[in-house]
Amino acid sequence: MDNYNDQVKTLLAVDCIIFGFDKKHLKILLIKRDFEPERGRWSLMGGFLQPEETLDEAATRVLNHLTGLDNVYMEQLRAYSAIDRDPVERTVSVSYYALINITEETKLNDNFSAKWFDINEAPDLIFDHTNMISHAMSRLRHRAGTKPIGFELLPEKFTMKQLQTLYEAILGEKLDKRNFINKINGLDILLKTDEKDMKSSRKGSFLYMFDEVKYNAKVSDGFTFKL
Amino acid sequence: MDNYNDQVKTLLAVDCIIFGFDKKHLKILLIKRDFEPERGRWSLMGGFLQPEETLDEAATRVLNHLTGLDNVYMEQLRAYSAIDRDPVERTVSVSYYALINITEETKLNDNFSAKWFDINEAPDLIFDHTNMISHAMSRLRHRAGTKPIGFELLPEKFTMKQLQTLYEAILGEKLDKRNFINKINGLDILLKTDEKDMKSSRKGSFLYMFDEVKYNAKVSDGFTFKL
DNA sequence: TTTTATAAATGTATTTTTTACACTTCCAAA
DNA sequence: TTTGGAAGTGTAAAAAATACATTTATAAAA
Repeated sequence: MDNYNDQVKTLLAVDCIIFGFDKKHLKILLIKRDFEPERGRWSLMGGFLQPEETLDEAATRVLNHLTGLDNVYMEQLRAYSAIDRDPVERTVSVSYYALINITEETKLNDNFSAKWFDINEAPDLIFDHTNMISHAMSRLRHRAGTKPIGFELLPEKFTMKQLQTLYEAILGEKLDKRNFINKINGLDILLKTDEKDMKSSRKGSFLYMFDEVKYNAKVSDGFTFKL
Repeated sequence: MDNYNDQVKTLLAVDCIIFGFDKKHLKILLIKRDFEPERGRWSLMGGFLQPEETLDEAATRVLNHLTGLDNVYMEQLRAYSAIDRDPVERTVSVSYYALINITEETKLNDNFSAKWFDINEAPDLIFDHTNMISHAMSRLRHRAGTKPIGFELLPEKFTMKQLQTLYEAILGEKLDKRNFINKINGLDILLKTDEKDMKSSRKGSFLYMFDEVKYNAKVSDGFTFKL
């Protein structure tokens, strides 16, 4: 095969598709570039791979740099390698998606003029970033049906309605309330608290929590999440 | 963000998980390395990304170099970036899997001492290649249920039994003959020829072909393959 | 030519899963 | 005390998945 020394090295970057949910719509976090190339346009948050880190670590670092958050659910999507995808210099980029629970404490790094966009109202993006988002969306849609990742986008305690609204936003379709609740309850991985959210109605609606311990126990017992 | 010039570049490689089917078992094609590092051990076929090609093109080139084949079904899997995955020098590798129909004409490049292994009897492999294969297997299992890629592993004309055996090999479980045939026929994407394969039985079994034109027509009509 | 051995071919009843669908309850605010 | 509005709840029908056994065609053997 080929000698390592003769080989051309390539710039390697990561780009993050950062999903959030504002109790109503699925959002992505974009930055307005005040740096070259493509200054002034919107793009995904990204960064170059450093010598002493893995791609996962790079993605985690980049996400943390923008949001200040740690311990965020992230998953690698795929590598993009079109020759001219970056006009400055050849750069292969590996995309990651992240799921974050947007709260009042989520303080975005001011240096990036970041903004949350409704997934269906994202602006024109640089390079192949629009493409990356579509890939991320279809991965998210699939994962949401087979792994309990939806909870990553919700606060610790949430109502059934919120959960349903989230799934509707992810899947892009309306779901039947009774069927949805029946299915969720059938999974038997939620903990019903005795607290109620009184904001949404006079009656109030019970708050639930994802019971991760129970879920893991069930999984090692052969159970598979399927919505 | 960061200036391009200050960035460290990385060696980028592709590795190919090459699947084949010998009418009975699912196989992968491995090479015995007579070059460093890890001379003498088995590994996936791989190669470095060249400046003027995309990752897809690199994978296609590498596959062609070993098998002489063109127009092979390939799909990118994911990037592997553990710091020390390659002991010689930091190398990020992007894995691809390929599906090829093994025939008498498939002439492997002698320079690589390549050999087909039963998927369940693969030897110890270098680096993270064993990991790559598991990822490839689970992707293949999933894809085989949602896209008509199984046919890539079969000759143009095949019997129902061969098709079933293939799916059993991919899924790693026995399937019920009648249910399988009913399901396949229900899809209505096969063409039944009037030829029979007389090798397997005295009665002989009819040969079928995948009707790609019909499949595409059905897909653009809203149909989705689901086995 | 008849018999035999072997895989190919074929359909249905049962179970499970998914879907469609509407009324009652609770409570804050008027 | 009345009212408005979301929360909460169950079942019947349809669709999909599963389990399962006999007949058929042919080459080779008798």
